[in-house]
Amino acid sequence: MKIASWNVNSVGARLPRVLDWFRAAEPDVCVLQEIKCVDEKFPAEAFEDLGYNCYVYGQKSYNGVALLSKHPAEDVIRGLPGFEDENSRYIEALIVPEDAEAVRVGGLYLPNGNPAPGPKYDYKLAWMEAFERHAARLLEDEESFVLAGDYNVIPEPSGVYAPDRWVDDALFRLESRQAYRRILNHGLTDALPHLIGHDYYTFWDYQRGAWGKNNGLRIDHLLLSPQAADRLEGGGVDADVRDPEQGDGSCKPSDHVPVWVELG
DNA sequence: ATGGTGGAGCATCCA
Repeated sequence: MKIASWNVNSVGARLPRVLDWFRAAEPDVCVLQEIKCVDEKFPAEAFEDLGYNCYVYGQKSYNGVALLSKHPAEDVIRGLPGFEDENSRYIEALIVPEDAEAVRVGGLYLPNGNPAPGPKYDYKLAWMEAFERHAARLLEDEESFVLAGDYNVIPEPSGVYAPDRWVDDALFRLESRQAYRRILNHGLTDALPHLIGHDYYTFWDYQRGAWGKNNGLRIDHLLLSPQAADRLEGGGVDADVRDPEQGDGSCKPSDHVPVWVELG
């Protein structure tokens, strides 16, 4: 079962490229971040035509997440449990395929947190605390789950092209990295570094020719429960979709690329 | 030190 995550930076503006990738990659489940539309504006029919059930937690202009699944989902949760959030940043569902074991999938768009320090950074750290509590709560069930999304955290220096320039940024500040480490320390597996090492990026800024210079960041992650990690068979980063030359020119690429794992 | 890009939606805010 293939489970993917992609920050699409507006599903409306990105639709042709997003659908191209779905047709090629054929994920069983994919969580999307920054859809930037309300539920009613989500292009559900386009995904339903490809065989997906759509579960959406939208928001006007900013944020917004969705979970798309070829298999019907149960227990759909919108919003991070136990956290009062004015933004749409979390969606979770239990996926029960006919031909594979069940897996719970959480899709998250963690706050950026800049400028730091300040109220936006405080919000990021509070969000991470609530997320850690939720992950710990899920671990008590001893079931397979994947928490995937745009974490907006660079876990370590290998995740950024010039670490010394990012030490004061909310994505790389010590408190952010410590909070991410605390989440992992509950017993979760950061799937892609485990599989393919640390030498990859998932985001390239639109500015300053970042893509051409490979000035990237590793900020999109898939964290697995022990039961899901036991089923881990593969995974990857579809970096080619970041290439502005790819596609028919009808829209520009997202600044993030899809990340995915294969569970047996 | 500044500005460089992109999306939403129409003046800026956010990333």
